[in-house]
Amino acid sequence: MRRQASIDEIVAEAWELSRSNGLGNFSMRELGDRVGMRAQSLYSYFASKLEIFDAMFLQGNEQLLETMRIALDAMEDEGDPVATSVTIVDTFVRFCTSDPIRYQLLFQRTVPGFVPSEHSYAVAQEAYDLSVGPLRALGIDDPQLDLCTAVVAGLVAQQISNDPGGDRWVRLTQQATSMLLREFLPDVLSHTHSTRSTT
Amino acid sequence: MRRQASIDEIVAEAWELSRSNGLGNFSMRELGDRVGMRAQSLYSYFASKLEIFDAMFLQGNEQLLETMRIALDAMEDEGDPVATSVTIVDTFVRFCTSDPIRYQLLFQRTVPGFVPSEHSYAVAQEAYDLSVGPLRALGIDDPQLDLCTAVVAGLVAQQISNDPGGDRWVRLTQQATSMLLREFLPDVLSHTHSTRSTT
DNA sequence: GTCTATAATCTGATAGAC
DNA sequence: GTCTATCAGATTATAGAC
Repeated sequence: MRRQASIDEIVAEAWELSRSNGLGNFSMRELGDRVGMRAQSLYSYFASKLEIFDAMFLQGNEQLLETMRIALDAMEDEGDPVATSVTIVDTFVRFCTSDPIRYQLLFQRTVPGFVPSEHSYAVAQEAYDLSVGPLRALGIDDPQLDLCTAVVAGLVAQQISNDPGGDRWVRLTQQATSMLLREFLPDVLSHTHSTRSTT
Repeated sequence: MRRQASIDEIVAEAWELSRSNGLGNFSMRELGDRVGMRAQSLYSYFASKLEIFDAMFLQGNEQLLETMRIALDAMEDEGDPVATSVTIVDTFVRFCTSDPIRYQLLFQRTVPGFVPSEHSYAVAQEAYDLSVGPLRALGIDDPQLDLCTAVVAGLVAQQISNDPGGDRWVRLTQQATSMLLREFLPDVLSHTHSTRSTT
């Protein structure tokens, strides 16, 4: 269907413009120019500018879902829940920091007026559940899980704000995860990941 | 000086508008209305809209500096560097979460085109140095300090995004700080803050 | 220092021809 | 489905009278 191809191109250019101008800082005219269309013609595909954000939000969450599925499938063989958790956290941090604008749309409230549609929100929920699954499987639940999500969010936030494109915080991910697992499951760990700082 | 009073009022209303509309999402007209002035008259006080953001940025960092100074003065008597660190982290987290818009301006890159002036930036630097001082005094330095700032940033980010106005993540601050100090200074701690999750 | 007037431009969105 | 034409308004900022 040619229609779908046009929609995909519009969304792709909306990402591109958001990456160069800041999330959402593009006009319908600008977007139309990019896809070789008048601004008004965009309304054949999206009823409003906010609907474009929803398409971006959905796509970003589908990418997250896919990324986490692949990482989980790869770890399934081993059957080591600790290693799986470490990998999944690392995968998540890399996913987030690799595209700050996507991270901003998916996890921060920064586009005024944007509310995800029901379908988009369901996909986001699914991706979240899949991401925290391995930690839950280890018995880490709500109060402790909050500290885990905070640490992960912090690594991402610092990486994006203070070393965009680098790995100054990303490379601390394993140490951070080890620290959390030691905090919550002191018995489980004696063998793996001695990333602890030597005194 | 009446001029200074007008400047203060303009900045105060700019904060107010940012809190209700989102950071920076106000027009000069709107701002002028609030202070009983035409939009054009604002240009007698600020050469551009971006200059208003700089005044806000400066004010926010002065507030941070003052807050940290008070907290540090209060802890000076005790002379317990561990307790001081715990308190200072807690103070910082509360300062940040108590005003999400201020946090956004001070610590995230979200206003397109805004770059702090030299003077504002110097104040920001001073506030940062004062905030991390107690951790540095404990011997926690650059690689470890990065993990500390990440954890703090994460608590703030999660609190603001997922429980604005609440304390779901703020109340984890002490546990998080204990965990970090145990990670980096395992010998120093045997007496204090047994906030560790019981097995 | 505040005003009116206005420049110069951008905004999202709709109507209707083809 | 794309276009032209246009609405109805917004935007930051400047010029110059008072």
